[in-house]
Amino acid sequence: MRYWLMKSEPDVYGIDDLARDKTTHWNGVRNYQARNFMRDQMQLGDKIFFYHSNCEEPGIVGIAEVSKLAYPDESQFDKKSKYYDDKSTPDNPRWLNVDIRFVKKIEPVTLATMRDHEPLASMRILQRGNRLSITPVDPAEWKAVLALAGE
DNA sequence: GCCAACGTTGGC
DNA sequence: GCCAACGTTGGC
Repeated sequence: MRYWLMKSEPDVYGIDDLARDKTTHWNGVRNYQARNFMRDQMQLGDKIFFYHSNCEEPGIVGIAEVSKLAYPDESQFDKKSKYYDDKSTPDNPRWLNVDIRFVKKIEPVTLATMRDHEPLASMRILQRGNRLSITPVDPAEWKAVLALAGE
């Protein structure tokens, strides 16, 4: 089992939306590296840090898990969607998504807190210029963040 | 709203 | 295949 961090803008889809929906399609990923993580590495039950980005207080606010393996992202075929991709066909879909299931909210661990915490110095999310919306988290980092959240 | 960092596109 | 131009991300 692996650990991941997935970013979402709370104004678009936040942890409270997931808490309400219980499960959601993680669609709209249009970056090959992030897609490949879903396609090649994500397993059922993998644990996910749900991260709020582009907001007042960026940080990890909850936990989810992979509840369905990668499959074609329907929004790439929807001409009305902002995620529509005219180079993608149902026979040869370019973009995939997984489903994730809500596990719990946690006491937020803010980006500032993580930056101040030496054991997390190597986290992908903290690296300069990191923009990937899905990044692997190693087990030591996972435990360290949970400890900061009082879990 | 600014802007650094990065990914993608497309002309050559 | 190079690389300039452009668009996007996301912290501040």
